[in-house]
Amino acid sequence: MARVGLTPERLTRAGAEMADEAGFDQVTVSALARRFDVKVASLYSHVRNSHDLKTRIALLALAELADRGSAALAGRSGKDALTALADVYRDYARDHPGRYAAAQFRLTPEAAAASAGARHSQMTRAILRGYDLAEPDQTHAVRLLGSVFHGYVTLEQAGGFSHSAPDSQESWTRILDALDALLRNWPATEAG
Amino acid sequence: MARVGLTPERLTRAGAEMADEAGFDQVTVSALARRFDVKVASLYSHVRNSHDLKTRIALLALAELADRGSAALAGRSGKDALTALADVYRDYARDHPGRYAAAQFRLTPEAAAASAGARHSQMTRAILRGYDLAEPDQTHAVRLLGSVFHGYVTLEQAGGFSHSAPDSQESWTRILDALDALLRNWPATEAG
DNA sequence: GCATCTGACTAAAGGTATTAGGCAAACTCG
DNA sequence: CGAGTTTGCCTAATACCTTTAGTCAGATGC
Repeated sequence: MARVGLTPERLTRAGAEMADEAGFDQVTVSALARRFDVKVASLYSHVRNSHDLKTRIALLALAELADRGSAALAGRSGKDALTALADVYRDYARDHPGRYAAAQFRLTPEAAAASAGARHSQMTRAILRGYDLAEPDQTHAVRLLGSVFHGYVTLEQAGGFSHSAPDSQESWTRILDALDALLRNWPATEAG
Repeated sequence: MARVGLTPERLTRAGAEMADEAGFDQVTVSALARRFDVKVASLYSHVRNSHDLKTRIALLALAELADRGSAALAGRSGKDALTALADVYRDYARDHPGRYAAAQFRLTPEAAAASAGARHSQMTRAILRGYDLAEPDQTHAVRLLGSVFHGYVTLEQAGGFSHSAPDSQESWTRILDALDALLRNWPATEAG
């Protein structure tokens, strides 16, 4: 009965590592118990249930991603900032696929409110300070950028762009060029 | 021992319905057996295993989506086609959230090759015939559009755009306007 | 009608999630 | 420091879900 020193934080970190190694869907209470060489039931003192564990991993990933984003944005503006933030998402997904998948975990409204989600949209909005967009176009642009970042990274992770020319890095660069051009020249609302 | 008349197709369709009703992750061999009032083991004559079942549902969803896309693109071009295809994805995700989630199921390379995946990229490429883009920019644009469609719909489904102004429909419309403008005025490669 | 095939069944083993209750290690405080 | 309390990990038990093996009867083909 030697105490191993489990804590919600250690379990969450270990779960995140497991996710990166084997996939987020392989993260289970049982597997985590095995990793600590502890009986399954023991984890339930630290984590409410399986869903709670996954939520914690998701929140960890969202926070890490926001931290990296903040760091990358510091001192940059305009296209430089756009590229920096975009690369943060892409690199994170590449380096930590399980955590990135975890960040997509459907959160309850309460968990979402307590998450770093707001920081993410704020970062995207910060990029737009380098462009001349008033509301509501700024919000539209925030949503567009979020969609492209998330969509591209997801499709790339799913293997959608491999095995075909041109390579993904080139598309990524050109897409960011194109978004920069679009933001600099955002179209006026069309006449109905 | 009355024969119920199970077939892989019926199981797949029922699984897709279950996904829309309760979520793709609630689709299990057991639940499906209950739905047909049949013992669990009976399903294994028609479906290799749980993964196979999910793959079939994913393939069904991808095919349905491609069918709707084809129908929507018929007789349209330019921005009209762009909007039509984009709406197909968004509407499908809204009407069949479980199937849309299934379409994201990670396929093995063989399953992916046999899927309607190629039709999807061909449809996007067809849209670009209305714009003046030569390779490799056309491929970059295909990837951009795929990212936006998928990314936006996913974020919207996750509730990312609810509870905040402007409403999602308005952003969607303006984002499609913006993409149209971008495609009509695709930036030349920047000088290195 | 008979032989065959096949679809659904029983049985069984193994994995995951979760709860209840027990015991000992670690903390707390006089 | 030692008594009392808290807390962490344990055993035990229940309930699903998945998957395989082997059986039997209903459907099919000649």
